[in-house]
Amino acid sequence: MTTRSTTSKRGLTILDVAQAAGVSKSTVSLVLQGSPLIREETAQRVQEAAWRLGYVYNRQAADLRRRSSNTIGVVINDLANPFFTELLISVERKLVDAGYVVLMAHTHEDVDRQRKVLLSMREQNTAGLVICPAQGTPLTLPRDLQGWGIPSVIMIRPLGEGSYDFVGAQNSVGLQTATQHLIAQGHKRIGFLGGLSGTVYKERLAGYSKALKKAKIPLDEKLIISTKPNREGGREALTRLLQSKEKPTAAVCYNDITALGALTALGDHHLRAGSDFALIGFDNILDTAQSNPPLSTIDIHPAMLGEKAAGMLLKRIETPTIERQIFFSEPDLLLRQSC
Amino acid sequence: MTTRSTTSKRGLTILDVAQAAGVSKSTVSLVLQGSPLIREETAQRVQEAAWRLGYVYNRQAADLRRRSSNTIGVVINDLANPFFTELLISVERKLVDAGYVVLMAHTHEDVDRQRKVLLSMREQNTAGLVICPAQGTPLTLPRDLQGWGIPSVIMIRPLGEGSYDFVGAQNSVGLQTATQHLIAQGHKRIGFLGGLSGTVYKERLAGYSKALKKAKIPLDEKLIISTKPNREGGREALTRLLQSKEKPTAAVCYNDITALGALTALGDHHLRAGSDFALIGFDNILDTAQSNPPLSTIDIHPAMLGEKAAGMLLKRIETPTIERQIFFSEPDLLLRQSC
DNA sequence: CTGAAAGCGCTTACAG
DNA sequence: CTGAAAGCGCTTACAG
Repeated sequence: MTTRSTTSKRGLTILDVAQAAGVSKSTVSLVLQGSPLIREETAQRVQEAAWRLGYVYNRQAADLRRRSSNTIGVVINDLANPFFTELLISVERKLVDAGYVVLMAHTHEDVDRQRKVLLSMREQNTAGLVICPAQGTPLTLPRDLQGWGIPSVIMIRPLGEGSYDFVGAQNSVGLQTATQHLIAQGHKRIGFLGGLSGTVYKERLAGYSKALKKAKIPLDEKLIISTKPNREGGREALTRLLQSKEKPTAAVCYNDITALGALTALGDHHLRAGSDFALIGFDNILDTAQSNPPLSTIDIHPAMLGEKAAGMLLKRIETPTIERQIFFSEPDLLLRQSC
Repeated sequence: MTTRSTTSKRGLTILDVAQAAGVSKSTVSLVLQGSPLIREETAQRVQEAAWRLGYVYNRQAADLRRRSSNTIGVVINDLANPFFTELLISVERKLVDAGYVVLMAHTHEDVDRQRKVLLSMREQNTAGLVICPAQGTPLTLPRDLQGWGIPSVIMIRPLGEGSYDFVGAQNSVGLQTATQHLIAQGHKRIGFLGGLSGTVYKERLAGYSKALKKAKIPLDEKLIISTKPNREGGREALTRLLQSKEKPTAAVCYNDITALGALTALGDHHLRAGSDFALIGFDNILDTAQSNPPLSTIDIHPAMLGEKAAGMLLKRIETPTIERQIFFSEPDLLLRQSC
């Protein structure tokens, strides 16, 4: 974190370096790019001069000239949910390690905001895009992005039938596994907490239904409580369920933060997950390992999903013509203390 | 999210637009910048042509020419802590609303990674920087950034005595308030959970000591458990304390996630915060409103801090010569159920 | 291995 | 109000 000259001049160009090193502009450019065309000795002299002068490479200019870009846009729907933060973290890490710098935008599930940031990233000429679409994103998005010529991968929420790179989870399988586990433990009245709409919601709900059907347990609509998929929603959902006549003895959840909220509701009623009620979450966010009590959940490996998405994008940038890439992470039942 | 031409050509320039609209290049440029020099009627014709062609403004080129930039770098130390995520969210929102696009980097408390991303952002020629320094960041950082000529604001963790814009919290006051509240409730043995080192740690610990001293309660080193400031750390810290001979009846925490971990430890021992033990966190992250039980905490208004930091940076960019800006958020005791 | 020259897509005085 | 010209800081053939 030290520069030779404390007040390094913006405005120093390769021409200045060239002069100082006694070579031509092009030679400096080649050296800066690590070209093997330049003699080692010369390269050293140039590097040294650049350092001494406090020269700063101007990537804007280079990118303009080469018609390239080393930025990648990452747009995320909801960072209040640690699941998406974990995704962001692993995407960012992989992209930075690959030499990119990431343009990040948070949409707050706001489609209009999303539209704006995408437009803005387009003007920035990003080399690629990884996006967790906001709820209600038009299904034309993947096609639009392709029209723009920007390599993209969509995460978590599928966007219709088009041919676009995608990374997600086996939602139905995951929730089926969770529900079956509770059934195997002897539970008959099992709630489904949280979530409002969207493909992911439908898939997860389908997994729940399927497990019940297989066990010949009739599906009771009153056990499905639809709320926003966050802590408040989970708390509210379970509270409602606990006040109903035929209380359930267990519940699966749309996602982990909903389950975390449900834990709070249990506490409100002086109940404890594990001994008094069985609860299973979905995602396996880091927080669940240290919740009160630690939450059993369906692990869809958030960090791995992010890395996968970044990897796909890098491949797509490298070879734009490769065929469609899709990945669904396999859910693993992770037993802790809440069931 | 629709473009007129589905496969919009990168490679369309203002020259193409000029031709299509029957005006000169400069006129198009002026229109694109919303200059009042151009007749409304002409402007419309140009806009229409740009839209029809699927023209995309090339900000790289514009920025190069004007020697400007519309990106701002945001570098964050630890997104696994929701406090910093909330900071990031509000910083990002304010910057995007001001017309910038944000280059985001996560350092994982890794000083070396931080050095690299800062170098990279410098090459990108960012208009400014807001940074939550990684633990162990050299105190020369603010001076280096000034040397680079990049307007910057430092968040949360002060970096020595230099003259740099800063946004943080009144750490000592906050922890003193929390501790005093517990004392007022009759607690005599009060633990201090989590945290390892750093200025912030020292300040918070000082607030705790001060409150004890004021109440003439001797400080017992055995009640100060130093661990990583995260959930595991908090759980471990309180577990250790609960196994000691003279158990405390209450504890304050380095931060909220530590407190959340402590809640888990309490659960492990079939204890409940509020009735069996009094616990107060620090930060007021969103999660604490729905923890089990909801956590009393010191509210330092995370979202407001982020907005403040972004606001400072915008001002600094606008007027580089204004004098030093500093802000410390006033901590408010927020009583919920954990004490 | 090195140098002179053109050009990436814009903006900005400067004339008209 | 509009057009011709120079230039932002690089890269990339192309000669030598």
